Amino acid sequence: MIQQILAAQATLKDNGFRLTKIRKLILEVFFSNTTVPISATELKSQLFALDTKVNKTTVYRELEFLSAQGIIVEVNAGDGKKRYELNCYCHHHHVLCLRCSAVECVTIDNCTLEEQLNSVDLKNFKITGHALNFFGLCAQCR
Amino acid sequence: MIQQILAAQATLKDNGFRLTKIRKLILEVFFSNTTVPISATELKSQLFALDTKVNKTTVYRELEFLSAQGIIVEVNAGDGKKRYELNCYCHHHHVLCLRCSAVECVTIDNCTLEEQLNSVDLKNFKITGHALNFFGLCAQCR
DNA sequence: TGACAAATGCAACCGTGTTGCAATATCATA
DNA sequence: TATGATATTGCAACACGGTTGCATTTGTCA
Repeated sequence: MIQQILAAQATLKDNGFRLTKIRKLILEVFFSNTTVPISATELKSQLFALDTKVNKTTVYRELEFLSAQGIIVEVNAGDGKKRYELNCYCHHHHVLCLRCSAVECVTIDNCTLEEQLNSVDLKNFKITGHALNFFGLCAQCR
Repeated sequence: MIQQILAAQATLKDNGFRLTKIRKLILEVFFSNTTVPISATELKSQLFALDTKVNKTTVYRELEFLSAQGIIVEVNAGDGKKRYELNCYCHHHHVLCLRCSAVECVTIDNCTLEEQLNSVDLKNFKITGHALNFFGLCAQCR
């Protein structure tokens, strides 16, 4: 983990961007939590818990920035707000708790979704991606 | 179609609800368009196009009402806003245009998603449903 | 027709997200 | 180490989808 976060920091510097205190903290949050996509509001809270008060504009801009750099990816979990997770370059899906809005990643072994698409009438859309979200109650709320 | 809309109206009356001008128009909009989920804003526009100016609060409340009555269902199309479509009692998915936000329904023949779930680690969630959304460019925007 | 409850409109509000602009902090270079 | 260019940040104001409380209107049934 530690070498990965250093690699990400080096990449940013190499591309002419700065390693501010806030940016480093945000990287730490994402790299220390690799299984749960978080929203802007949640990130703001986590930074506050780390004794760092950050303006919401900065949070939104930083999420967009890290996303553009390919370090994190935007995730649609079906709860109407943008969420982000560390870019793991692996295909997976998400499960959302309808009561507390907790989100986790799930992996479907031998997922045949892509193949099934070949036989589907996609209304002449040019498909660039898909999102599969499961809904229900998490371990705490069930 | 005409007998279905009359049946829906009868059901509402039987349950003690009123058939107002607005409610009847909204039913017409949904029953005359059975393949595209629409948002509150879009419904408001369609009503306006039918020479009926409706307050947005009424639109939101009516959508929630018809949803609670099981006449329409809430649909998550992945664009961050609630959409609704006629309740067709059949399992299907949706495709969203990333440029113009158009949404259409798609059906996967012999969808094995449900069966695949048996072998998936769902993090101890109790699953009640799922949403599969495809993203891309529609016929007009591609 | 009248009365009661359902439905509506209005205004004000909330949460998420965005934009313009001024102030600040980072970092390469001198 | 000091400095200057500019990347980053904060602030205020806004946009948009959605909700709530309350007063008014409307549909229905006796």
